[in-house]
Amino acid sequence: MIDFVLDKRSPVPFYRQIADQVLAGVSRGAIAPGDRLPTIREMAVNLEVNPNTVVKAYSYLEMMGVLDTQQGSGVYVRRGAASGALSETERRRMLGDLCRDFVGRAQTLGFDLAEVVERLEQMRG
Amino acid sequence: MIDFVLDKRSPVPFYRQIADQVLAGVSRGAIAPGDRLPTIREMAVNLEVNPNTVVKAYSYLEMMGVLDTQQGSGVYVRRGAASGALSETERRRMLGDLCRDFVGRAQTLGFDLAEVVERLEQMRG
DNA sequence: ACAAGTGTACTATAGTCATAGCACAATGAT
DNA sequence: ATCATTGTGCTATGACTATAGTACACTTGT
Repeated sequence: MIDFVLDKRSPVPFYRQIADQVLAGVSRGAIAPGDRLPTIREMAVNLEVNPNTVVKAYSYLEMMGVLDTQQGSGVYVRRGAASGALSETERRRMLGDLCRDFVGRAQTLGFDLAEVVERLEQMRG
Repeated sequence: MIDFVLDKRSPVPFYRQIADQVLAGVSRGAIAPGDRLPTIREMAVNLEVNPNTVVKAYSYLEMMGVLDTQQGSGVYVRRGAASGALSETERRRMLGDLCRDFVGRAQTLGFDLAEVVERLEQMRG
C-alpha cells in the first residue's frame, strides 16, 4: 500500500490531503479497484490525526463514488473507479492548489516566481 | 502602486495572500521603503473583503518589521526593510529545501516535474 | 457463541478565518 | 476650530477544521 504523508504546515486541510493521495493512487494504478484501504484507526495512528479526520476523507471519497465502505469489514476501492478516479478537471484543480500553496510559501520567504521556476528547471537535471 | 489580487478559491487565507504580495513587492523593489500602502478601507473595497482582514494582514507585516503604521495618516513601508536580512547562501539553501519539499509532494500526487514547471510558467502570466 | 476488529454516529470543545457593526483616537487639510 | 480621513479596539456571529471521547452495530475468524 501507498505511503500516505501529511504536510502539517500546509493550509490544505488534512482530510483533503488524504483524499487527494487516494485519488492520485487510484488514478495512476498504485491502488487497484477492489483493494482494501488502511482502516480508519490504522490510518489515523500512522498519520497522527484523529480518526474522525480519516472518516471525513473516506466519506468524501465515497460521495465521489471512488470508495465503497463495508461496515465491520473495511473500506474498498470501488470496481470501475480506476478510469474515472480523476478527471482532467480535477487533476488541474489539484495541481493548481499545489502550486498556489507553493508559490505563496516561496513569496513569503522573499523568492520571486521566476527565480523559483529557474531553480526547479535545474532539478530536472 | 501594485495591483493586489485575491484568489478566493485558494486554501491560503486572504490576509496571508495580501501580506505575501506586499512582501514580494517590497522584495523586488516595486514598493519602496517610505512608500504609503493603500489605506485599510481602500484595500478592503478593492479586494472585496472586510476591512478587518486587511488590518490582519497589515498587523502581521508590522510584527515582521516590514511596515510602520501611523494612526490617522496611513501605513508605510519601514525604512531599511528593503535589504534582506538573508545572506545569498542562506537564501539558496532555503530555496533548495522549499523546492525539494514541493517536488516530493507533487510526486506523491502523481504529477510529473515537467508538468508542474509548465503550470508554474503559466502562473507568471 | 464469542471476541477482536471494523465502520457509524453522536456530543462537546477549541482554534482559525472571515464577516458585520460600532465607538473611539489621531492626523491633515481647510 | 472643524471635518473628513485614517488607524485602533472591541463584540458578536458563522463556517470550517480538527480533536476528544463515547456508544453502538456489523463482519470475520475461532
